[in-house]
Amino acid sequence: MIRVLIAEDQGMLRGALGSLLDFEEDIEIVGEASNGKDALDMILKLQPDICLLDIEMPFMSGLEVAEEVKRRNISCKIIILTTFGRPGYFEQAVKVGVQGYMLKDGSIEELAESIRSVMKGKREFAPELIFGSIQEDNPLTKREQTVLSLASQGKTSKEISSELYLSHGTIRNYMSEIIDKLGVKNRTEAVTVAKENGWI
Amino acid sequence: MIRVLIAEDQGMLRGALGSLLDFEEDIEIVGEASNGKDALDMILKLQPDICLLDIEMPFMSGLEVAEEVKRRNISCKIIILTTFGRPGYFEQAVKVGVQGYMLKDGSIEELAESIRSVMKGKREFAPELIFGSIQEDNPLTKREQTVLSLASQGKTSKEISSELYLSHGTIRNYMSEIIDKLGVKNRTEAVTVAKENGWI
DNA sequence: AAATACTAATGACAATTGTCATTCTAATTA
DNA sequence: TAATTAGAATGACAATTGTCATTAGTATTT
Repeated sequence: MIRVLIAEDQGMLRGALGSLLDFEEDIEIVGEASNGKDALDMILKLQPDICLLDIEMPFMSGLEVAEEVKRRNISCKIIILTTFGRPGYFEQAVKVGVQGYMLKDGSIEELAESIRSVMKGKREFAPELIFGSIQEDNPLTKREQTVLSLASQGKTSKEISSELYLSHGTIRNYMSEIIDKLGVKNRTEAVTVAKENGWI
Repeated sequence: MIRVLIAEDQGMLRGALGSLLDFEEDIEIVGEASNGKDALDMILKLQPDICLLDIEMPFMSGLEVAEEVKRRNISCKIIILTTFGRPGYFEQAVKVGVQGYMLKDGSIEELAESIRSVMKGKREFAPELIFGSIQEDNPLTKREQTVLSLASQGKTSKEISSELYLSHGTIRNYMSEIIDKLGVKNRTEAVTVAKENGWI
């Protein structure tokens, strides 16, 4: 029997996932969490074999939970279950060392198969992510990402410059370059586009 | 037997919803669509009693499908099924004349109950929407939301003004008011904050 | 009937933003 | 080795942005 914990903030999917996975005769749902903090608590208390983690959840993201589980050297295996193959998320998840990364586009049967596979010690990643069809890579350099990310918080070029110990003009050059690279009109649209693509 | 069509673009939820609703002995799933266009085609072809419609779908939104169904005077009843906190949608759905508006936060049992209730001729709206009133905590007026939403697409004040047939100065006044209301520094941060809160 | 909120407008001002040309260094790649 | 890329800077220019004071019509509340 594979003991599974589900962490997903959308009630309907959480419930449905719970019911349907529980129908599988080799899988047992030991708990359901609706946010990251509860998920971490329940992992510690219930010691499940596998935890399914959504990324965007209140209080603590799935990636933060995964990081904490790995940091504390807990044996629970982690499968990230998320809507989008945001390249940033996927990269981070791999870096943290999760055992699986699946998309909510697949079927529950596929998910059950992945759970069994991970239980056997394998790693399971959604093929869409590996063969990079979604993975449009980030056209922005590290520096540009930093600058745009600060701009998204409403910081002016001058404020960004003093925060990064760079000149005012440099920041404006970077911003101009960012706008050009993303093919947008101004910093506001740049933030929108970069966020949609998971580039910042 | 209540004949139900499901239109939902997220594969996992669509499949789960299909399986679990089909378990109910008085409900029959006659079809599943993954986008708005397919949903409309299937409504015409299969003539279900009730159609569950997600809002954010490719090609045609659930609200557009609902509008078309009502416009053509098709007898199929519509239940909108969507994620919490997206402003404007609820109002628009009521205006179109849908029979139900439920949140993906609830359970499948609740959804099944709503389907039965709608089948009997009642209208079912998620209580969170009626009481909790999502629009209430949105500090922005209709006009301000429109302006900020256009700004988030990178439009300049001048472009927004000509799109809304207002003067350039008026848009800048609105933007100034928006920035003040949200307690932010500029339009870029205003977009970030408003999006995080689901206000635009 | 009076007060309030929303919509809309004008003009003026200072600050911020975006663009361009041009230069320089360090690191990487062909 | 030569070429390219990332990072950093300067100065100048025009356009855009944000603020403020002030006015006004229309609805809705009190």
